[in-house]
Amino acid sequence: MSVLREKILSTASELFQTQGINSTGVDTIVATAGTTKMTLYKYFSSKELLILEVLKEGHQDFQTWLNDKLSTNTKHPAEKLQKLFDYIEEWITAPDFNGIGFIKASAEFPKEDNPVHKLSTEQSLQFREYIKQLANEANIQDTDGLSLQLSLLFKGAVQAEHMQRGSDAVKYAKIAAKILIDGSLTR
Amino acid sequence: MSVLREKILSTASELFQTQGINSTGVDTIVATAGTTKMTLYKYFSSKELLILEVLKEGHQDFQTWLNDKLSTNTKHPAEKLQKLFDYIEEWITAPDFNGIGFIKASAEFPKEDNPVHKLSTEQSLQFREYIKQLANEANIQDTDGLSLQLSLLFKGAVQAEHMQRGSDAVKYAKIAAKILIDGSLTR
DNA sequence: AAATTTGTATACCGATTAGTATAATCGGTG
DNA sequence: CACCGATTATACTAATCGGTATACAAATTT
Repeated sequence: MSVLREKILSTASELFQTQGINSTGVDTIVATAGTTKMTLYKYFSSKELLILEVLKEGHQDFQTWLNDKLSTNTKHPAEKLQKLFDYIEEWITAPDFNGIGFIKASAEFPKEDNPVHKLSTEQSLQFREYIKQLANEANIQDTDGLSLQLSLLFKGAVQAEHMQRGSDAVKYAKIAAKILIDGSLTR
Repeated sequence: MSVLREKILSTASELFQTQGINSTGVDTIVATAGTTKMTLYKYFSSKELLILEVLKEGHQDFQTWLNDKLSTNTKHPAEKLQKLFDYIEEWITAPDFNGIGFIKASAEFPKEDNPVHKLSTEQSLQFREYIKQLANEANIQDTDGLSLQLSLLFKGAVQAEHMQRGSDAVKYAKIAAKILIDGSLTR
């Protein structure tokens, strides 16, 4: 892959997070990335397509990182579920944390038929499905309910952290998650 | 108050929710409200000020409605906390539910020094403070923690409902809230 | 009846937007 | 050296943005 393409992607990702997607023009992106519009439109045929690519890359990075952490540091299924929010906290509180793309994107593109909104919804469901799979392997009964509740805590924590960096949101989300998980396990 | 001013406010509120704030031009607002730009700028000196007014009205409507519901239908402090998410569910699942302003606004205006972002953060903290007050009257020990956790569930539920109307998000948020509340009470 | 307020209609401004056209320039490779 | 793909630089378009200026119509007040 081209190094310029990657540079444009990472630059756009950071600008979208710090300035907003709609508020970030392609001129700003290319100027920050140190290239020109012609090059950008060579790799991405439109701004919407660039947004979609940024979302895809960001989501894949997060999912891959999380899955690697869980599969290398835990062995039992129940343990994975327990450590899920430990790694979520580690991801969110990292200094270079640049938000969760699909949460911001769905807010900026509220129309349900919009491609960006549709991808955001898809990624959100995909993440919940991932949690549900962990819950399933840990022999939880109501995997639908628990995975939804944990994804709510996750969304809320990301939202809170976005509003105010360095809040205790993730810490207390982790505590709440443990309570909900333990409640689903022992019953 | 002028009827036109109210009409502009309600129209803008609905458009901001369905189309996004940055994506909604003042021309669209006045055309939908059935008036002209001159009138809009007579009541609101700028679009940013209009956004702030929309946020203020929306937040006050929600807080007033919620507080009225709690103060008329419950008597004991602990009961209020228990019924909190029942009314939140009623509010969110209402057919004319048009989102929670400060959640969307903070996503569209990420810069911390932006007036819209600052008001959003303030309203979010205010809502959490309201929950904390309920928890305090109900003799909860860790009121900071519980109020934060409940506000996370609230934000997550609103976010989920926004992504997909008619999901079970609020229902399971309510269940999770009861578990967390009961856990804080009995300990 | 005159004056004042309130709102409409329309045209305009400068800035910014996404996207394109064209020509010049660069670092290799044959 | 000549060629070539990749990149840059710059200028441009058509549309949209927030906001303003001007003129006019209607209704209310004095």
